[in-house]
Amino acid sequence: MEKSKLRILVVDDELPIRRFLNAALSGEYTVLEAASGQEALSTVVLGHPDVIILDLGLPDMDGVEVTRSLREWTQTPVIVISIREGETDKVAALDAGADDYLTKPFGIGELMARLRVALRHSVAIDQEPVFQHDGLVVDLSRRMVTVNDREVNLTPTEYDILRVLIKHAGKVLTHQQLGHAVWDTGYEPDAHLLRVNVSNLRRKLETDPSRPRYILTEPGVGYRLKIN
Amino acid sequence: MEKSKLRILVVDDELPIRRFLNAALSGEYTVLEAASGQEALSTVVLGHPDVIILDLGLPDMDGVEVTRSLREWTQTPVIVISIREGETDKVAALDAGADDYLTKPFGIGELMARLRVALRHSVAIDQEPVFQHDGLVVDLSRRMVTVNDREVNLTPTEYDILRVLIKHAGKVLTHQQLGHAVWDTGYEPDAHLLRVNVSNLRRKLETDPSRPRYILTEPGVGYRLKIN
DNA sequence: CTTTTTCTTGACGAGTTCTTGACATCAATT
DNA sequence: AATTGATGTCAAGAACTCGTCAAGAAAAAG
Repeated sequence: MEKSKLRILVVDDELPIRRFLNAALSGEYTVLEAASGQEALSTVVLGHPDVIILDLGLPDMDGVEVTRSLREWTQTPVIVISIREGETDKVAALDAGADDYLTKPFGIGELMARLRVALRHSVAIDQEPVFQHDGLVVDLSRRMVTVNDREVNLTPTEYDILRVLIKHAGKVLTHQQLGHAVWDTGYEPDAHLLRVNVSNLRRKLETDPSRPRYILTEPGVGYRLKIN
Repeated sequence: MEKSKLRILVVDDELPIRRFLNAALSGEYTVLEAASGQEALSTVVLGHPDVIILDLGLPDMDGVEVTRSLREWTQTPVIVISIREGETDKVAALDAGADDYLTKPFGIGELMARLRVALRHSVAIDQEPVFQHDGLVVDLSRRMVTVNDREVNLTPTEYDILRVLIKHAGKVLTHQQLGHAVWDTGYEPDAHLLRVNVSNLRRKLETDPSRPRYILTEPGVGYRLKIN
């Protein structure tokens, strides 16, 4: 499975600077952009970036204000960039909740390095994703599956199927969608092969495989993971 | 009850600078000092500081080296201070595991602010320097491994594998992840090579290598260190 | 330079997992 | 009740993964 790119939000009112940063970063990251404080705040909500690069000099509100209002609800790392090199400005931004402060002009290499530092932190703080429902517990970060506190051993394919179902828990997944997500070949996935694997999976998870509690069949369509 | 002060280790070979920093910080923090890289490493073990201020120019070893060797077992924040203002130096230090980089001369206000940022982070992340589970004891700060009180001799590669497993104890590490962490080449790591090394490691650690208690195999995926 | 240790590579057997095809089951419709 | 189409189960061989051994290469120690 391929890991999706990390997301960076660049907040600056000057188009050339956004262009420049976008070009420098877009190879390794997904880059979002905002030109004002208000736009920044809403983009954080909608785009859930992993790190924010924030210029202090914005047209509508001060960067320190933006930082403070972000910190009211999110810990997403903020790297401030600014032309102001006074110590007072730095201290104010850092104490408002910024994680780093770079004075313009800065080297792109240094910015990238500090970006990596910020991302290192945010990954460490990141909470672990655990799916839980009715006695079925799937710890995705540990790749561990338990049913009523008994650990269950799944083969790679079985786990893949379960993982995809959890990712879209509650929604119906067609045989095609599931097949593609699990086998990833360019060809049309085999529905029968999927059925065999789901059967094996149910035998391991369900108390009574003929009356599934977790993996439900949607006749003529596909499968669905029950969540309520 | 009185809240005890947070502890800061200042590593610099110049006495005047240590004096200066000590004076500036001792009001709010407990200040530890070290004048060389070796002294720094042992002071971290004995004094368990909450944050480390590290000068790059040390008499016995390079500050980047100190950082790297700290990161093998602890996540304690490191703030590097240095007269070197080249971008290469900054990137090297930050990528080695430093959390911040300040060029001398710097304002004491800025240092204090960045210190607060580092401490804000360190509240979340804290790893014990000694891993212990079921008779297996690994002292990461001393590179010492014992099984049921018998000391075990590991080769560098074996120790690296164990260290990475401990760092993510309980979680499944794919062959890729483990390979990259241990061999660090740009190329795709060889899964077989890893298997041989794990086999050797198990022969040294496990009482019955065919029924491992510590290093568990996750078929088709990788390995994980058992923690409960 | 020689000896010792460690790392890497290839071969093989044992065990697991995947895939396939045959057959059973079920629900809806005729 | 029989038919049909979709789904579920079973079993067996193919394909793959894992652990181990052994031998040579490389690196470290003496």
